[in-house]
Amino acid sequence: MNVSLRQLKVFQAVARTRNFSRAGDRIGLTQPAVSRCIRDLEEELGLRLLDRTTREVELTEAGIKLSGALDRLIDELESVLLETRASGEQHRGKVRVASAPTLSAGLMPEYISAGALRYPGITLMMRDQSQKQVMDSVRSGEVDFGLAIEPQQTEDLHTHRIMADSFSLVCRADHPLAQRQQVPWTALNGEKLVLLDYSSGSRPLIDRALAAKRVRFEVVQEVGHLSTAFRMVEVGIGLSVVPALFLPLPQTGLVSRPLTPQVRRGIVLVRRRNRSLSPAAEAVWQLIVEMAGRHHA
Amino acid sequence: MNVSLRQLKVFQAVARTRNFSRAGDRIGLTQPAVSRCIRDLEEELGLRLLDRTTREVELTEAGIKLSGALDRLIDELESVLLETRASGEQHRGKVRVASAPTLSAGLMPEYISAGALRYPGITLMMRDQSQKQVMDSVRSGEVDFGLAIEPQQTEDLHTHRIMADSFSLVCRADHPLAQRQQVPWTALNGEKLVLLDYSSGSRPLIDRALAAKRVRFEVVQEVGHLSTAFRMVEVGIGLSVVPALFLPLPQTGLVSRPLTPQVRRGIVLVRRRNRSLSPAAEAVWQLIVEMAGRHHA
DNA sequence: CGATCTTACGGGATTCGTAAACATA
DNA sequence: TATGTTTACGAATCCCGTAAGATCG
Repeated sequence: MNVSLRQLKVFQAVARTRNFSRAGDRIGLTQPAVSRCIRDLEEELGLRLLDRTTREVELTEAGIKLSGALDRLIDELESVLLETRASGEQHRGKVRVASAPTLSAGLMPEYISAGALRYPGITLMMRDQSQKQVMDSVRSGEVDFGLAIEPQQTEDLHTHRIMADSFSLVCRADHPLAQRQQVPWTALNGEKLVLLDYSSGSRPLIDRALAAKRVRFEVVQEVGHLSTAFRMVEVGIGLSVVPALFLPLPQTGLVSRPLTPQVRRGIVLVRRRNRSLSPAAEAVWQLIVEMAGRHHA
Repeated sequence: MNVSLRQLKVFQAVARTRNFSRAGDRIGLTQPAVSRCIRDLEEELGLRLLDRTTREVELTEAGIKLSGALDRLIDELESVLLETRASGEQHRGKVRVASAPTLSAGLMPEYISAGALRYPGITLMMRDQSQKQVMDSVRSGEVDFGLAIEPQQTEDLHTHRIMADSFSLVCRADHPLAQRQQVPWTALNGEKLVLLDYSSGSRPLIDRALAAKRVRFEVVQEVGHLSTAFRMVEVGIGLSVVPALFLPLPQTGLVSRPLTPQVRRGIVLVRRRNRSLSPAAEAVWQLIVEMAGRHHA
């Protein structure tokens, strides 16, 4: 059976107006086009739907039945299509974003508030997770996309760098290095360090930076949270290296000094390769890209 | 919005098979055609419905929603169309036929039984009415068509003559005219007649026949039913003129003799002008035409 | 490298609109 | 006669299939 939607719409228009010409006007066709359309439809169905003289158009029994059914079906179909289209145009729905610790506190808040402002229809749910968990959440599709530290191997994920962060030394104000405006990585030679553990995306970068400078150092503690590290620095266990994004320090008695030369910590949006985002998620993604670009251009 | 039914069907096929080529096979299109079809649909809706790599096809969020809704809607739409088409091909439903008295008894029974035999799906309802009522029932659309005596003026109705009947004289076996094999109309000169009243379609024909022959006669009774007339003839009130269709006489003591020259009483099927019949009614109409033609050819 | 989607392009079918013919009240 | 449908025909559009190109695993 090869009935087209247009044929049905034309028939519906004629059924409503009881007039070929006016039906044509309504749907933007000439009257002869309507005539042929109806004729073809009737031929396809093998029966007469309309009794027509030059003066009036009347529905046959079958026409009445069909028209009634079509009224509902076509309306329903159109509303489904409109809804689908609207879901692309209007930005609505839930968007789930996973983000790594530093970023959850350092970046996401402003993105969330900006998102709520720009897209009132979007509910932006953040999942504060470890770097690894962020990747897994993205992979499994539990979240629409993630915000994380640039990983070494992209694998099956697609990443988009939105900005770069650098690292700072954190030490007690009475530490000798606190005297300098900025501190070279080599100055950490022989120091005891309190660093983030490997669930963090930054840790590999710090390791690489120190290794590159041939810095000998001792990791005296590996912690999961920076605030823990700060307490340890405060009591004199060692020094710490933290992403600049985490500054300024809320604690007193500690100071931060930029480490030179800058080691850039890439911050990326991450999503599944070859998978498109929902329109709402795409909108939020774009918003973040845009804000990050403006902020750290 | 200009989405075609085919586009939706193609999308549905792809959603089911998760594969452009197999979807194409299923609906008789080549794979590139499917590709363009999907592309156009996505463009029309302004969003992506399928995430496709060269290895796999996956539905997007919007695609899942649309596919679900379409499953039901398209199935429903197709079944409506199939049903409509079937109502034309298979003969089903109720057919209402009004028929004038003589014909209700003389013709309709065999039509009804033949109809039931040929079209088991059709319920044929007969309405036994007076000639005038038959016309009115047809006009108002209360019945699909009627079986009646050919009227003088066709007016807004369309008639189709299926056979012609003649008239016979009915008298007591001891009446002088009973001696003849056939009786000329002129032999009725001076006789007392018991005739059908003007609710009958035959009465005007009888009047005309008698008037044409300049026959002087006296209508002593006008009755609504022929059986009443027969009773009157039986008791000697007068003679009667009846359609040959009503013969043979169930009563004893009465004889019938053809009146010559034959006055043809047209028997017609009658329907509304410029209105088509339902397929079932059309089938019954055709069956009657066919049977009448065979019978009285 | 193989399977699969996309793009390019020529041909054919569909369908539109204009104009004329036809029918009914 | 006026209104409104059908038919005829030329033209534009749409859409399909073949073939070549691109991409992912």
